[in-house]
Amino acid sequence: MCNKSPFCPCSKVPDHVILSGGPNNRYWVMDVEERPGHKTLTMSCSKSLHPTETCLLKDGWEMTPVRRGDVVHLEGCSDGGSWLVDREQGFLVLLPDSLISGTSISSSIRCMRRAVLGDIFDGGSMQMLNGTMVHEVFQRAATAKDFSLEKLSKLADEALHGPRYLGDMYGLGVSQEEMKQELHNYLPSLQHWANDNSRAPSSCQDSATVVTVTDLADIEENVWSPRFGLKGKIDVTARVRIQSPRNGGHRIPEEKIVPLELKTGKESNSIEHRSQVILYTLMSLERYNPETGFLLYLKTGNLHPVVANHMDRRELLKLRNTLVHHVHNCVEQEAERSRLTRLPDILTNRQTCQYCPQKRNCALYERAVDPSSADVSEDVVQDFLQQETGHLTLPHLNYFSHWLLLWTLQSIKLLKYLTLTCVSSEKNGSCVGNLQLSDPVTVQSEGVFLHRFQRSSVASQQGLASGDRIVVSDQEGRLVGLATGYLCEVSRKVISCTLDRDLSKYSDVLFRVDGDEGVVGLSTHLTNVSRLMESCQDSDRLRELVVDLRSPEFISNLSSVLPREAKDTVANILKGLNKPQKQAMKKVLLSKDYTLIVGMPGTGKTTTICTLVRILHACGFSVLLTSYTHSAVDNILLKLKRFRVGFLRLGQGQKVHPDILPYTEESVRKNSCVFSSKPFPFRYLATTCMGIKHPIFTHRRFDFCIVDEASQISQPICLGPLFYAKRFVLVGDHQQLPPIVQNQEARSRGMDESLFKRLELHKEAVVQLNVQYRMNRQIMSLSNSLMYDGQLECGSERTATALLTLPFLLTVQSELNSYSQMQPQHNLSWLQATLLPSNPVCFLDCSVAGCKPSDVGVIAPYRQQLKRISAVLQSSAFTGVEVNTVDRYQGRDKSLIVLSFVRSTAEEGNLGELLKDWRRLNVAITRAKHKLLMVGSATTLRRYTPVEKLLNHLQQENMISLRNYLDTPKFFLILRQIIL
DNA sequence: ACTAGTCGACTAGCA
Repeated sequence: MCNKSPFCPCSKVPDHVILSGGPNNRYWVMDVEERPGHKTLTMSCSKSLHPTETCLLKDGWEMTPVRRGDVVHLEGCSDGGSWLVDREQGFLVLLPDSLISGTSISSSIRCMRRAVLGDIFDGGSMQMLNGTMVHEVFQRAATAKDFSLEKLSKLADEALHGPRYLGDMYGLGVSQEEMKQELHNYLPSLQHWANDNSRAPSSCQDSATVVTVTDLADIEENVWSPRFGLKGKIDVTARVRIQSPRNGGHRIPEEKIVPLELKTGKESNSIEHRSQVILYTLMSLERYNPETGFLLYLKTGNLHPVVANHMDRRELLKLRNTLVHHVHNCVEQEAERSRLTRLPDILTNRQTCQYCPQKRNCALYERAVDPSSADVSEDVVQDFLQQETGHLTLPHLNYFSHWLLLWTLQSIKLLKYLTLTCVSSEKNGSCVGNLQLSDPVTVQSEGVFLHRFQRSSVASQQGLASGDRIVVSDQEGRLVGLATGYLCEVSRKVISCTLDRDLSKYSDVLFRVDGDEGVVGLSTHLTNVSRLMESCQDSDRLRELVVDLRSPEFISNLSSVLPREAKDTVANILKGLNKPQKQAMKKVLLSKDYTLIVGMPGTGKTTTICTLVRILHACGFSVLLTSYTHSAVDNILLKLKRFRVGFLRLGQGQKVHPDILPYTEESVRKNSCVFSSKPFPFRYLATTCMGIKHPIFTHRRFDFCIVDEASQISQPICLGPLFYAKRFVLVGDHQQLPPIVQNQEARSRGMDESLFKRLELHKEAVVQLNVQYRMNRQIMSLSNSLMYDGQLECGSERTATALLTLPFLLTVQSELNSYSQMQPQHNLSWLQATLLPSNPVCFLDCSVAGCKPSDVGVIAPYRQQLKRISAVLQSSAFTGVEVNTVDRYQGRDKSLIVLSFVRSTAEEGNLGELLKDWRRLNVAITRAKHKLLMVGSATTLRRYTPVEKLLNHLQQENMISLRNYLDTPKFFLILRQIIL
């Protein structure tokens, strides 16, 4: 019986799942049979699901939450296709391609719920800075092989003054001097340990084993183990000599490579610490097969050996399986609707929970996701829930669970699958294999190593491009995740990239490079929603506005906000603005909570924002300027930098516009020490919405926060910067594109509602910029009839009447005439009509000559179509013609736009979602300043309501029939011939 | 039924 569920064994194994037998086996679970005390899996390691094998789980393994449709990895041995995993032998690794970090697993020993929450929300406190810095000093001393006090103290100073931790210290409110004292406490014991380690005895009291560290093989080695589904970074990989009296009478020392885990805290030798080491030995099994790992407590310099037996590994892998199960099954179906699942139970151990960084999320989840359980829970739990969430109302809790569910739905597809065989993924194009290091590795800057690889086999095509994030592994899959970095250059023979580690010691290894899609920073966004629920002044206020939709308030008189001395300056600045723009400025100044500025197409949003910042500057207000994308932020800054408004741009240098680079943190710091001088000198800060993770924000508050393109940002992300300002201004246009949401259910349940749209119901907070300087009258009228109900106006007669200038029009027309006479079978009258500048809107029912290519833009809704069009336009005459999607054209314009609608389907064909969106169509038709050519099949397009409305608005003379030139690439071929 | 952009990762520590 097939219920069409993805877990149904008769449904197909999804394409992205890779199955295999052998040592790196991957089995697809087809059936799970449960009996008291044991569980039997029916499974197959072949995509055809034939032949099948079985696996018997017992002695506790039967509790593994494995289901039909899961992928599992098996360790141990099978007897003719039947596996046994029990107390003594075998391991089962559930969903092995989901790599779980060693620290997550060891933290789940005490509280599984916390470990799962840690996967959803950012946790952690800033109190860990000291630990991180001591680690850094140790690791750098080890790299330099110099543990003298002098060296250590120099390294400590470098860490204290280097850019990496300054921000953190600033955030913690710790001075460099305080931090220095803290750090220096550790230096003598580091030195002591290094001098002494030749005779550092193991602390195993029952044996006289002596362990000597002879050399450090690696520092911060990154290990991904798809065999055990583990990942981690090993502090130190050390060569040790182990002298054990049990090796008979001769004490032949044993040479081993082992992981060393450094601890700066108490010498607890706790189960958590030991578990971490056991997991590290397990994940490095394939690298150097260690049996033992070590804990090194830096405070005392003591070294504790941790020997892992089968039982320890077994129990830790069981924990891992439970954890991975919860992480993967966070959503369940109930009557065709998804909902969040229950988490592992609350611990309610007062001592443990008191310091838990997930305290609030733990309580929120319980109350918001499964409120019924709260009534029956014990008093301790009730008290805890009351304490953490007592200040919240039902709508608040609903808002939290709503966005938690939507984000989870959206992220389900993004689960990362590691592919083990290069061949299979090279087909998908996200991998290049058989690479050899061809040149010496060069150091570009600290921690950035430039590598060049030679490709031994020349692949026909690859999906990797320069700038992509990558992971480097060995070809066999033994050393997975050796380094990560960015691709610089890809050619048929050579690949160069910058990596976070120097791989020169692996000179004999054959490498592979995989594209790293990464798991997108889901946690940052949900942390914003969680933070909105916090009981504190900033969150309480924002929650009231965003969740309760309290009406925004305004003061009545400008004089109280406008300083007397600023009046003239402000009046001067205002001179350059039109009426609605002036109104917008006034509204913002009068606002006590927020203002929404609707910027219709071409109405000068950037100028308006730039002017707004200048006015706020003149009035002495501080401003945080953000948008979702780097380019949107820089767009405004490029305008703003002409005026004397000193701002700081936060963000990675690579992503920032070259002209804005002098304003970045890094450049500014070169001249002065920004963070040590308090108060923070910059009153104007610009960054992306995600940039608010920067430690500056732990202290800094602004008078205003401006968010550009706010109608394209999803609520959890848009909330981020708003925590840091007393008032905010959202700029956008909900009639243009909304946030993109892939998941159909998430979209239908409102995930594409931006904060801009949500708050728009408060009309008193809205100002509309409706005077536009982009489109001529005819083009504008399309959008007016489609979306704006006639509200959009031309800013000047010049704008309204501007036409395309085609200097060679006459020549081309006469050439066309003679061409038609010579080849009368080609009727080119359509082209003649299309070319006429006096015909600014043409729909070519399934030309353009002599104007500058950079004035021409080609737009299509689909990427695939763009690829084909670009291929046809591969001629020098077309270089400079920008071919792009509707989505990417938002916010910009061209003199002439050729818009291809692509679709031409038979009667019953599937329509697709993209063209059903009014807002996408609106953006597409409002990019052209002087002429808009649309190409498409009118018959097909009438099936899309928005396009139908557009077609109905077009006059007869706008419609030109292209009888013989039905498909678009062919149309462009003709276009090319004419232009050349 | 296919549109984009963001992001260092993992770990530090405590009870």
